[in-house]
Formats: sequence, C-alpha cells, structure tokens
Amino acid sequence: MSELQNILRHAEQQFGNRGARLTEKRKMVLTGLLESARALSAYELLDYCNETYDEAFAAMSIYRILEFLESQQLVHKLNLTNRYVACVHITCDHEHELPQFLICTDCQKVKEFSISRSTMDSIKRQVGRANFHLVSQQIELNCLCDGCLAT
Amino acid sequence: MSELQNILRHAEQQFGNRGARLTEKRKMVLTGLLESARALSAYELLDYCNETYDEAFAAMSIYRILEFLESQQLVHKLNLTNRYVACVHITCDHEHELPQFLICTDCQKVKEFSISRSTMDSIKRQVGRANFHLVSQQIELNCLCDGCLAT
DNA sequence: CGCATAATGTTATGATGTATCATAGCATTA
DNA sequence: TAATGCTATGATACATCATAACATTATGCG
Repeated sequence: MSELQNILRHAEQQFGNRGARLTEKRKMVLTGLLESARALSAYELLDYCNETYDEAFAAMSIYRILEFLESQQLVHKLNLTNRYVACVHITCDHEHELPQFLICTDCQKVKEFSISRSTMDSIKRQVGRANFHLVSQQIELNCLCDGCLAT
Repeated sequence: MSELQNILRHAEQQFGNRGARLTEKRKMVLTGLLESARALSAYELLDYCNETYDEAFAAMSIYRILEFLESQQLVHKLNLTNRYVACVHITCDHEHELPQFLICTDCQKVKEFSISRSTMDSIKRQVGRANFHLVSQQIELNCLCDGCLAT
C-alpha cells in the first residue's frame, strides 16, 4: 500500500463517526496538499485539482472542503500567507502536536515544528497576566528556508 | 501640547533624514490608528479618514501610506486578521520592543507584549535546528479578551 | 421506498490587495 | 529661474482571497 493510500486510510478512520465522509472530492483536495512540497492558496489548489483530476471544482467547493478538512485536523490554514498545508501528523495515533509553523515566505515551504512545553507554558503565563486568553496555540513564524536565504 | 501631537512630533523626528516626510495625509492615517481602541482594516481606515477629515482618499493611498508607516516602525500589520495597529512605542527613545501581539479575534482589541528574551532565544535555536531563518520576530496570538470571553 | 441529512452545484458579491502609468510637489544644483 | 531628480499622490484596472444564499444531488437508514 502506498504511503499516500496509507495516509488517506488513516484520515478516513478518524471520523467514521458523525456521518462525516471522506468523499472523492475531499480526497482529491487532501491529496493535492499532501503531494505539494509547499503551502498552496485555495485558488492554486483549485487549478491543481481541475488539471490533475480533470474535474470542474468551483472555488466555493474548495473553500468548503478546506473548512471540513481543517475541522478534522487534517489541514491547517496559515494566516501569515493565506495558504493551506496538510497536517504532517495525520498518521500519528497519538494526540496531535500543536500546530506551529516555520514558513518560508519566499518559496512557501513549511516545516511543522513544536515549541517546547516549557516555552509554551511561559508564554501562556504572560498572556494570562495581560488578561487575555489563548484561543489557539497556533504560531506562525515568518522565515526563509536555507535555499531561499542563499539566493 | 496634547499627547497626540507629542506622538506625531516624535514620529516626525524619527526620519527627518532620507527625505521622508510625515505629510498631512500620513498624519491623518496615523492619527486614525492612534485614536482607535482596536485594530482597523485598510478599508475601515479609509472610511474613517474620508468621514473624519472630509477627504477623498483612494484605497490605494491608504495601502501606500500604511506601507510607509510600517517601514518607519510606526504601524504594525497583523497578518492574523489583516488589520493594522499603531505601534505603542512610538514615543520611546530606546530600541523598540519586538512586535508581539495578543489579538482578540472577536473585538479586535490588541495588546502589544513581549515574550521574554530567554524564551525567544529558545525559539530561535529550534528554528535554526530546522534549517530555517527568522525574518521577523513578530508573533501574533489568537486570543479573546476578558470582555469577549465573558459574553 | 421515502425521509433526513450531508455534500455539492451555482451564482453573485464582498473584501482585500497589487500593478501600472500619469501627475504634482519639493529640493538641489547650476 | 530653468533643469533635474526624487518623493508623494491620483486614477484606473485588475488580481486575489473569501463568503452568502439558495438549489440540487447523493447517501445512509428505518
């Protein structure tokens, strides 16, 4: 079984419950993101799907599908660049890591990483002292990758 | 001298060099942000300026002016919400703090805060190990303020 | 089957942001 | 005061990102 199929199977099992389904179109969108080496905008994904699968997605569908995949934690939206990436932890059975990203704002390559728990705790304490409350622990850092730094 | 004028004067002095000027229109935009209790989108600022000063700004001008004010570190763009805030450290003579923000994604209230140097150093080390390089140390956290949490 | 719900289609529109080329204002030099 | 060059703004068009609203089709289940 290919790695891709393995990932899709895992994804599917995550929500056999609640009537939600991993339909063909949703698979196409997720596959598009999984096979891309970089974050894609909704419209890039639209073009990719329409070309690769000879489908006729509407932009609206892409956004709906992305919203669904996000709700299932299979995909993350990067606010820094208005782009989307597949979650690298799909096949992990344990709890997902916190969604924290290094984003090359030149070539859109993304590394998912984790700020250490102690660092995160320290940030949380500071937030509390300011009378704010974290809604999401997603952190996006504006970076260059080695390759783009060199050029 | 009012606090606002004091701030504008400080801002002006920052770049008497290089031919850059704090023109009337730029003052209007900066004042709009300084007087707002929350982050504003470019188009909110456009409406605000056109109503308050009876001017006829084009959207394009607002974006250009915001870009200029950002380049002078007088204004920060929040990527999380596509909005803009005045820098709270305009009148500080010392080095500016790192631009790090707690953003209430409900009411757009923003607190500028600072992650401790040791925490930031630890993050930087982790970024380096991933072969990425920080372009900006700006961090934006998705929060609710006390008020919005309560409702 | 027939129903309820989930998923997708369709159209329109709103919201955000950039490219491009032209013009106006100001400063320096000669 | 003319020539030059740089900074700032005007104006138009277009590109990109995202959602609203309502219709239709597909699927699972009693």
